Amino acid sequence: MSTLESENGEKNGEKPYHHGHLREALVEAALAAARTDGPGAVVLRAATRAAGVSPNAAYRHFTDRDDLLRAVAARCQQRMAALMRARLAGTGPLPGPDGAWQRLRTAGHAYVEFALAEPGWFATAFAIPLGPPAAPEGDPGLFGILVAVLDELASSGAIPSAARPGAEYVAWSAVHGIATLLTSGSLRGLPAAERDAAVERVINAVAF
Amino acid sequence: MSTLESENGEKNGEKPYHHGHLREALVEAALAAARTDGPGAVVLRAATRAAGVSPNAAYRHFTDRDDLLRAVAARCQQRMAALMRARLAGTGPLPGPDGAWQRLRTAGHAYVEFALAEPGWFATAFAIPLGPPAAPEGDPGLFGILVAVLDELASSGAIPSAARPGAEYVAWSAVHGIATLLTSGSLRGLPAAERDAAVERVINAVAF
DNA sequence: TGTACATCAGTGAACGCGCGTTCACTGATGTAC
DNA sequence: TGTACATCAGTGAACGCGCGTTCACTGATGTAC
Repeated sequence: MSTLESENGEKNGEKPYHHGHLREALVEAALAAARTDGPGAVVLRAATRAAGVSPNAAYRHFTDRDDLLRAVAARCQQRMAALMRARLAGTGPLPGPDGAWQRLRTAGHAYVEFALAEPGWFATAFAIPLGPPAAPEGDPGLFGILVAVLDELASSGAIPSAARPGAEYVAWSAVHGIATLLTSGSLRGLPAAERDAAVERVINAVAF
Repeated sequence: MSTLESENGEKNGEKPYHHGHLREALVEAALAAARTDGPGAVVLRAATRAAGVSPNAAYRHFTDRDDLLRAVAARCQQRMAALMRARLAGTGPLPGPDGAWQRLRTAGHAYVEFALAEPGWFATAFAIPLGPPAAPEGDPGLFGILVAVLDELASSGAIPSAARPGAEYVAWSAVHGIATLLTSGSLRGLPAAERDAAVERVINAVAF
């Protein structure tokens, strides 16, 4: 961060002439709004206000509102993927079928954990279609993580290889479904104990 | 419908003095908007415009915009439940465990069928929290249908009764997840063949 | 080392739009006597 | 059977708001010579 700032001419904490990181500042501001109020709170004028800049300055960096929303949604997906990677890294490399199953469950729990902890970001992550990449190189996105875990499930013999094709849909639907129902669907407001039991039940039921 | 109209003084197709069914007309107008453009298209002024009435006339029937949205969401859920009941009725009463499984699959397919056929209504159905009933008496709502099918699954011995508690979460998450991903999530726009295969795969994977 | 100039990233003001909601009102309905 | 009156369901005009987006512009930056 400080490296980036100096690259753009900022010195001694002085406000740079041309702001320096306006694009980034706008995305951050919109991200903060989306965090509490969801994708509808991604508003061009509000973001420029937060960045201390005139409304149309945004058009130097985004073609229109949707362009900003896409940038914010991509960030939300990246944060989600980062949490999943962190949780997976935290489980250690238990090998074999048992390890593969455990990693699938861990990934699923992390997916729902993110949705419950950051419902605004979760909703925003899927609020607008993103192009294929959605994640920087070598930084597996949401889908990449899921694919890797399922591949391991098959290669370790935890599931027959015939069951591998299409397994993404089964696993993803389960966690996305419970996460959506709990954060913005009919299960919103379920007491924490029941909620956690429901999540556990859903994840345990994932099979192929 | 014609009975209702005559109850309210409409005769010979003449426009009644006080409109007669304004509440209903507003809900219908908003429903039409939501059908194509989702819950955000439920707009008080637009509904009154469509009904040929002044904007504030709406306040005779709804306390505010959310009140209208709730009415529209309830209707969307009712339509969904109606499709599920129709599809269940269409499968005939094959008895025993096999029949119970078949009915669960039928209900799941109907849920996703509705979402794919009417994505605007599907999104609207869950766009705002509804109070407990959500469906007229004796007219089982979405959740009631699911509960009944799962009860049958247990009572017929298709699943051990120990597996019954919480089964709602498993089944509902699966169909809600795939429906959401396909209509407004990352799987939006999946080619029809792949899409149908994914739905099949998800529904087949539902187990307890 | 200095200067001219193209480029870039902002500003300031305004546009048209549509929204939810409130105010004071009027016209039609239905009921009590 | 007729009339007075309370009630109900609308009207018309206006409010304040905030949005996305466009226009013509200016001030700062960096590069060629």
